[in-house]
Amino acid sequence: MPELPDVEVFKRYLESTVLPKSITDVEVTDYTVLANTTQPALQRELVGNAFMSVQRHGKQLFLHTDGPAILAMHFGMTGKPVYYRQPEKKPEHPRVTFTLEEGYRLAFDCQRLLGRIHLLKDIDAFLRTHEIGPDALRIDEGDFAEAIQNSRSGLKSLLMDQTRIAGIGNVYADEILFRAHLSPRHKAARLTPAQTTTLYRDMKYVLEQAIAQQADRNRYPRTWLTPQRTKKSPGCPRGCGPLRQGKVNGRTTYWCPKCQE
DNA sequence: AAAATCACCTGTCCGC
DNA sequence: TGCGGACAGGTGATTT
Repeated sequence: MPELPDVEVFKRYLESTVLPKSITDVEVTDYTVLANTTQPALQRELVGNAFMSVQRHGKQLFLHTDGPAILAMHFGMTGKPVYYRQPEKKPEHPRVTFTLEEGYRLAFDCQRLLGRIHLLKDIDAFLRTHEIGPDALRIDEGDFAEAIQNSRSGLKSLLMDQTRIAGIGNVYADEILFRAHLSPRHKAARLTPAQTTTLYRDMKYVLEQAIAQQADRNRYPRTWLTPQRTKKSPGCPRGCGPLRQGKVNGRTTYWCPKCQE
């Protein structure tokens, strides 16, 4: 679930809570989420420093400290940051908990253990080694068009390929393609320049609007596709009739067979 | 080279 | 009531 809009909301949440608070302890309750680090390393690199800024790239969040260490969070499907002070506000699945000054805490909460935490010093090197492409909200139209032309895959696969465009997941790929009137399996390289421009603008529009709604799917307009995903008989918001549902790239996909060419 | 498949995980929901 | 199975959805490895 945490795709680009969700992670952007997490970023703003952290900016308004943990900045600039110093770290006094790090507790690890499940080592599964530690990707390239250990509890002693987190302690050594973070305790005594403060969180100073937050940066997002795709679905990845980077917390800068006033030391050399940068903490990278990826939330998998069910992860979220939780900031709290009262013990009764502790979330259900805290895997790593940072104790901050004045008794505040930041928990990396992750029900399904698919999230990961990295400790690093150089974001560019991290993005290179993990082959994470340009962020979907910062890629310019020329680079986007190039990615489209160089691709041999279908549109949905391309939009979800983090090495080529970072940040879009299953739900927003469908929403973007619906808005653009394009079918998920349509070959990317077959788009006309005009269609490419439309898709680029629709991608930005959907992501920006989702962020403006705090990535809260209950707040999305009835004209969007996403609210139909949870319905028993999903129908095209444009009134074309029932939506089609199937697997594209192994992921549950909704699209309108009438208005998505 | 792209797409399909499985594995990783847990909680929820559906049907028998 | 209870239990098995499908499903949710991001990613990475493996197979087709």
